Amino acid sequence: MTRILDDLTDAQREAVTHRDGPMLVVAGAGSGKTRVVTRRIAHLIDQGVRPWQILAVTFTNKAAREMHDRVERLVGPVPALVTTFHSACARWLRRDVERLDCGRDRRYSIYDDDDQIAVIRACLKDLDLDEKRFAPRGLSAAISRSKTEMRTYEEVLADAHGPRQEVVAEVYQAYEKRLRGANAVDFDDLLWLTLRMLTSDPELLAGYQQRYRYLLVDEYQDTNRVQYLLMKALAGQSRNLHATGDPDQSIYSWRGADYRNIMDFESDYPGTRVVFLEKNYRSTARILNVANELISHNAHRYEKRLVTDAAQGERPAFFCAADDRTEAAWVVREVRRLERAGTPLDEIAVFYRVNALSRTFEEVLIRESVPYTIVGGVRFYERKEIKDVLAYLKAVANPRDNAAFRRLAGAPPRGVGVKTLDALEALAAQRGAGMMETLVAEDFGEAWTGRYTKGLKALRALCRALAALPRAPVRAFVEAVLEHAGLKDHYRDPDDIRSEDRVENIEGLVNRAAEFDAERPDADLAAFLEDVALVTDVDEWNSESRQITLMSMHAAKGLEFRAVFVAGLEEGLLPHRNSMDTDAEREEERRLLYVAMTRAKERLYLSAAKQRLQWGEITMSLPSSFLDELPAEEVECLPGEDEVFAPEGLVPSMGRPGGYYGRRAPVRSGRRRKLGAGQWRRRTFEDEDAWDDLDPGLEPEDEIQEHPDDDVG
DNA sequence: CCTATATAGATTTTT
DNA sequence: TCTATATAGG
Repeated sequence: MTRILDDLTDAQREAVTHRDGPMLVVAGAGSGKTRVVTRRIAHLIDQGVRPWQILAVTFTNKAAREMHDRVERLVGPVPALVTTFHSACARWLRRDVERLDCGRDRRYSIYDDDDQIAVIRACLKDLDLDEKRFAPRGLSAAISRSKTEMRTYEEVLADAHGPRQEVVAEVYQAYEKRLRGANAVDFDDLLWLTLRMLTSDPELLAGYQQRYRYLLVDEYQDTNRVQYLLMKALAGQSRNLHATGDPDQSIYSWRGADYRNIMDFESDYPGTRVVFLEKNYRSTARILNVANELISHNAHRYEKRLVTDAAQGERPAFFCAADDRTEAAWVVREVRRLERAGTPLDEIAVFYRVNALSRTFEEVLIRESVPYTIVGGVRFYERKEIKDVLAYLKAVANPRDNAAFRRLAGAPPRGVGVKTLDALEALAAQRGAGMMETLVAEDFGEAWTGRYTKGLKALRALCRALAALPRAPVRAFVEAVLEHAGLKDHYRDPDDIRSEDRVENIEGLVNRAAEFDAERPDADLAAFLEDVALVTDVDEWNSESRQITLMSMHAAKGLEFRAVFVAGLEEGLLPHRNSMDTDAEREEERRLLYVAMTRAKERLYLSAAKQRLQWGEITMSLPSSFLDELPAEEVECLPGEDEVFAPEGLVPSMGRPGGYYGRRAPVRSGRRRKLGAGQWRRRTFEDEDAWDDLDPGLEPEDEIQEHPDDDVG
């Protein structure tokens, strides 16, 4: 009780004790936002609100779990009341989706990225469209975009400009038809179908509104249109919506997030109380200074500047390496030094813009035997062997899931090929059923005299056996599947170099099933699959291990470390070449770097490499223009190993916006590769000379005259 | 129907 | 460089 309100600042206390009506907490990085949310939940419970009347929504399971644990530490065991948008929606759909006329029943499957791509390819084939001309990834992105904007394929078709968009609409329609037929939903559907389900059924909505009296949304700046409307619908008349967020940390617009949702909160919810948390309790003054300076270059933002009482600390350091290997070696050397000086390895992290950069670090870390964990990249559930096992689980849970069935049929190979499967699918379609259920029920009359029948019969026996198995506990079911299907033996193949890993991964899945059974004894197979589909690697990441952490800057949000390395500060990487054309894109890239920097508590290191190996090819790069935006005197430039890059090349220009290299690096003689659709602009150079004749019309002196106030030191 | 080899394409970021 | 798919041959 008093404990709940102890050691809070006035602003934090106001945010915590607020009771009814809309409230917006604009919370800067490291300002105690998580503390506010958890204390508020605890406070509400303390005030007599029933725990199940509270719904707190986050974006990752990890954040949800952490919040839940912290609440329990304050008030004792409470039912889970913190979840992600996607899990909450998945659960609600599982309960009530049949009230919405969308062709799905409660056994629905959740399709991940890979499944989506597979469906799109099948659609392209049906429509007789060339994959080369219409990249499945691009189409998938376009469809996803449409769904986050809540546009049906009819609407997309109606507003189509040109044949390309007509194709998008056409594929979108086919895609929907297939998902519907497979009783499947994608990530976007989870949200949108839920919204449609609630808004089309006033009685149902009233029930949800009644149940969830207090709503909290974390990272509100990352909500998209659907999530925004969902919360608005749930908040209803009571408008008990408590949102926390930071527009400066909005880094998901590419996924449909719209930070205007937070900017416009006050006008959306008249009478909103707004609290600003502008005091940072995480970073040293110098780190904060540099981060503040960077983000101040964004034109569109809530003006705020984080302050701190913390000590000055060390200056953030910048290291410019000759190449990526040198950069990695330097990072590892510094990691070692930090460790000797008393920073535990699990308090150190390396961030990068794209996951592909992890490889070089990994090599050096292995060589130097520094323990590490990589978060992201090839995810556990995306591994081939795991997908194989999951295909069995999915097909049993949802007999209409033909994609899962097709996968299972060939893993391990058992004499059933594409032709046979096509025949079976045709038969299933004719009966309006799924392949799994069709096969299980089939008695093989005269129509099946062909040579395909033998393999099919074996498969039928397997499917019948699996369908008859008890589906809980999940662990037992998974093991029975492995046994019946002979999957372990299949992966014990001595010809496969990765055979050991594969068997290990499968055992990992069994362990996970066991954990699931222990955590949720009353849940079933469908719930397990739901978990699996919605859990990402960041969620699994264990901060307690004595290892350094490598992850993308996106994955880093919400975390903190004593020492942080931000690698690859090069134009084209950060800002990324695909996100540097418009001011809005560049601003988001800047926020991304801001997020990365503000993860650091004590030490911040930035680095860049003049050249790096990419696709097995050496490419040259320019320093990130964001480096020019940092206060030069506040950044310690470590002696690089390359004369051109540092110190003369880069350092003198730091601190002057639009410094020597300009805000946009000129494209020169960059070797262009044909990459199909979508122009590939790469800022790369054939040789060293390109360095010297960069933008010769703009000399450092000119810049100084243009910015006489800037103290260049 | 399965396997081995060739080839093209990939790298933004993730629920 | 690595991976996933397309192709041909067994």
